Amino acid sequence: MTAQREDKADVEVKGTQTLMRALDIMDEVIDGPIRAADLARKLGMSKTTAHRLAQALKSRGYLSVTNDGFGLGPKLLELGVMATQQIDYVRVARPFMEKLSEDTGFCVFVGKREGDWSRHLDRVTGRQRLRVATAPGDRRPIAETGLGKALLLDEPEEVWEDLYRQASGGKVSARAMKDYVAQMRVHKARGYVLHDSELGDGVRSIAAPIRDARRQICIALSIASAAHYLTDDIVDDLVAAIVATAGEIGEAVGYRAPRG
Amino acid sequence: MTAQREDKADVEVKGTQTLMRALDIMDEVIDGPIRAADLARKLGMSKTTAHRLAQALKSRGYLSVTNDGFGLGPKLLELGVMATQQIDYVRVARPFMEKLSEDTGFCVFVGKREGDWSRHLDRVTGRQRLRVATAPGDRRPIAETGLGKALLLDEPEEVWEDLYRQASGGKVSARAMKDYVAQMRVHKARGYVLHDSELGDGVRSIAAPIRDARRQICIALSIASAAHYLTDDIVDDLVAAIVATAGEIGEAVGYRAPRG
DNA sequence: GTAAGCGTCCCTCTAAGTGGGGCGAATGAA
DNA sequence: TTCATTCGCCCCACTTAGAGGGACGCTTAC
Repeated sequence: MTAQREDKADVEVKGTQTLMRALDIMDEVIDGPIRAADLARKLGMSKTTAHRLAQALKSRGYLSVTNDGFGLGPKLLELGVMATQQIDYVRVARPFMEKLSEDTGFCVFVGKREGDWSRHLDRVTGRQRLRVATAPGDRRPIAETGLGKALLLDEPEEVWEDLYRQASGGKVSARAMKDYVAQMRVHKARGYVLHDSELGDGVRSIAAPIRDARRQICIALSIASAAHYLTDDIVDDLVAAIVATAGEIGEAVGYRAPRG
Repeated sequence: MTAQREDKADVEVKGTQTLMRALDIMDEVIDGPIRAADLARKLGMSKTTAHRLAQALKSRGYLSVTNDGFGLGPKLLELGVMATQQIDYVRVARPFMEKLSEDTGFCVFVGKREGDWSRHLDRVTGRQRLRVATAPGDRRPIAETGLGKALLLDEPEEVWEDLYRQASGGKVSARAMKDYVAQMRVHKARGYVLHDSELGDGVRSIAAPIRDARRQICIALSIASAAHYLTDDIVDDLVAAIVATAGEIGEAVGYRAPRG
């Protein structure tokens, strides 16, 4: 338990100056075409070096030459598609989940939508003695859990109604339905879900959707705990932490906020 | 024996061994997760080097660690999305078009679909004195040109019918419609279009669709010339050349053939 | 006209990067 | 269990990869 252990991969790898500089160039070009001379200035390298690295990247298809300097290259299209197919979002999310659990002490979940169900895919248990029993692999009606609701935020209201009716066993009073939809509207506007279990088990959860490169909700993140722990006075801080973490995971899987 | 100069960007850039080796690693990982030791063996570098480079790529998000070794990393999702937005397919296609024109002597076009129209976007003039007048920027009813037909190959037959009717001014005999759809079916099965202009100007064209990373037809490639040049005895060779070039461009913009 | 900016090339020198070697931890066979 | 193999990871001495100064030709702006 060394306190100075780096939990991330932030540990600078020695002996890769050339590679790192080349990747720095990629990071500049991602914002739009840029000239070799500007690259040299921005990154603090000689223009010879910037030129050589950019040419090398171009020769491999990572960059292309446009009228405005170097731009992203076709190889990235190929890599992007393959990455979409191969990358496991849950694996990407795990380190973020661990940090969130470490920071808050709560149990953190991720899950995805499976038709009318929400499937819990991974969990990082927190430091509390009282634990929510939901385990990876568990499936619950999607309209019934905080995680599930977060996965539904982009759906039209009719879908909310259908799934709520379904989760409730078919018959719902007009009043209950109206309340449910109104609540969902609030969740959608806020961008996160605050959910008190209707099963009377005193479980409360906070959930936020994670968006992928297409800005679609692909998975959702949540913390769940006994309402006894998850008290009103700390909810605001937790919401902020969860929304922030969900945003970070989104960025890690390619989400870019509108307008850049 | 360097008989000819390299006309492509194949010119080895000197002074980038580290970068090139790192990109070699990316090329291995693209086929699926691979262990550091296997990378060293496959690429003929010491395991130290393979390990260091892979770690460096991981620290930048280009690779991630899975149970089966190194896999593609989340950074590629981000780069892939940005590349999709920024890359101009026509620019990617140009060098291939130039080579095709050089090899065949014919005039080569690319174009994309704009609703019910096909827009010619770029052209490489061939060596022939008689030139098809179509210029970049020209717009034609999509069902009426070889290029346009190639862009429609993935559409359902009802769309073919609608657009053919539209291009013909609204009224078409049942016989003509049937022939048109039958022809389109043949084109679709073959994967390319052989088109004789119905305007009586003696223009013949061969066109093939180019598919992007999502396997959707994004642009199309064609050669067009006077039927006097584009004779039956050379059509087969030209078709092969065009289909091959269209495939190469597709790969350059991220298309991967099904099944890998 | 001049000047400033660009991309490209060559050459020298040094420190970046290579690879040999070693260590501990898994994994699997005996 | 023990032993053998192979993995990831680390250290360090040698050398060559690559950084950067400088020059040249070209284009654009003034």
